[in-house]
Amino acid sequence: MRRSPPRRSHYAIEVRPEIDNSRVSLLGWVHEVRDLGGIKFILLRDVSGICQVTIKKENLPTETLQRLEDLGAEDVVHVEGTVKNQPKARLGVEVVGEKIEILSRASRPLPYDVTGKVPAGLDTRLDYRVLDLRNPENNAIFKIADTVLAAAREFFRMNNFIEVRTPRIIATATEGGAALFEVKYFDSKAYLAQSPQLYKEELVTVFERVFEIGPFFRAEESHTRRHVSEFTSIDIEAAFLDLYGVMEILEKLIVHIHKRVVEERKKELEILNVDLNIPELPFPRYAYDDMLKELENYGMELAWGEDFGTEHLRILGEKHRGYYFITHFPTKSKPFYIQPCEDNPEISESFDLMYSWLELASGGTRISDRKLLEKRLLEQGLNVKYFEHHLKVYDYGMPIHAGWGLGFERLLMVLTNKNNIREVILFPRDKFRLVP
RNA sequence: GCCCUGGUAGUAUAGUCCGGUUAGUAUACGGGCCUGUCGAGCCCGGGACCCGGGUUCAAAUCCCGGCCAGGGCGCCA
Repeated sequence: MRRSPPRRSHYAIEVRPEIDNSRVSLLGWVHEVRDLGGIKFILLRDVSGICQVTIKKENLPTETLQRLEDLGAEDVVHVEGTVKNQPKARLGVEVVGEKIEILSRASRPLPYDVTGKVPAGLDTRLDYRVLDLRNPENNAIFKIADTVLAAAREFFRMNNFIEVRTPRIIATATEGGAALFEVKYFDSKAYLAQSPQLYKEELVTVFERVFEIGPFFRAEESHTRRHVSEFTSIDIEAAFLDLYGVMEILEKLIVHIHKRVVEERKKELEILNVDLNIPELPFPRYAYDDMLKELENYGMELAWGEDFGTEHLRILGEKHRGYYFITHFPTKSKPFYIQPCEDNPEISESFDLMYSWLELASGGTRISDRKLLEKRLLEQGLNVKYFEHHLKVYDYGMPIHAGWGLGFERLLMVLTNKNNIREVILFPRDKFRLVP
């Protein structure tokens, strides 16, 4: 028979002056121990936060004290004691320990300092990621991430979107361009999806408005702070809307997410030292052509039709702080499924959502005419044959539609003020990291 | 893939230019003292020069190659 686990009466954060003199039962990890000889202070950490447990020699039997002699960081403990208001404690309140049980011991020395007193490099931290995540600051990032995902789903449902799931294992490249990971698929070759693009377009003919939040894969040789091999995309596609309709949805989503994070993650924002403001609607919109002129004013020439390089975006980001859209990119710089403008097919009904110099989202009106789509496939040098299944759908009644894909982790970088995307991914994957 | 910079105890660093003491410090860890710590303090202890080759009387230090890391570019979200 296994002994039943001890019961928790309160979380660490609930140890507050209001419950002075209450008996509590706490479960958690030893964050720090400060042993003064006759008195010992334990910082007990659980998912909610940290509280102080005070152990007085005079209060406890020798046997218990002996077992506590080598109590160390990250040991799992069960503490029973009484809450006491205590002006001498920084938090104003502490738990005077009466019974302490060590449920699991951590090895020592630990490979990484969870309290953050000695800084560790990102590479070391990621090697011991589970320990790293116990640091309150790193922990806060992922509590905010949880709120972002919940807020996004809430927003989409309020706006009549249906959550869908499309395949991660695909037969051919959806967009050309980005490099794909090849996987063995029984006796043939398959690829990991880099985007839900074609599937979500097909699904608007059924559900009208769909969204998907999920991982996608790019086998790029990227070596930057904002690229990884596996990332999360928040994607939507909506029938009977054009680029302006989905831009409006996007900016409202961003505002909704900000509101929820500010409401629900005050403590985490404080820990991260982030002063998050709710952006004003609508976000500024600039055409590609206007941005070219702006760059010229800074003495940076860029041939019409070329996409912005990082140096261009950094210049634009200097001037445009916060969120803004760039619209109407040259058709040739965009994927085949983007709708060219009727009055000038050289430019497209496309947009990017930027935050300063960082690209957060990309979208636009999609082509809904099969003939035009086939023409664009050919122009981009793609083989129409591979898209037969997709093209058929256009014969069954394809409404005008538009959509976008938003880089979840990039948004999280903005919200948490982190400058390396690896900071905001639990277990990041890039060309140089496949474990843990 | 290309370019720049780096690799020293568990962690983070000094020393490297200009080759030569016992490779310094902080923190973590072990031992001791300590009844109000909250970056606790004080004393003691063990613990390191990425790998391979070369130059030299002598290499952490200089040279070459490799591997790894940080950043930038390209590509992209």
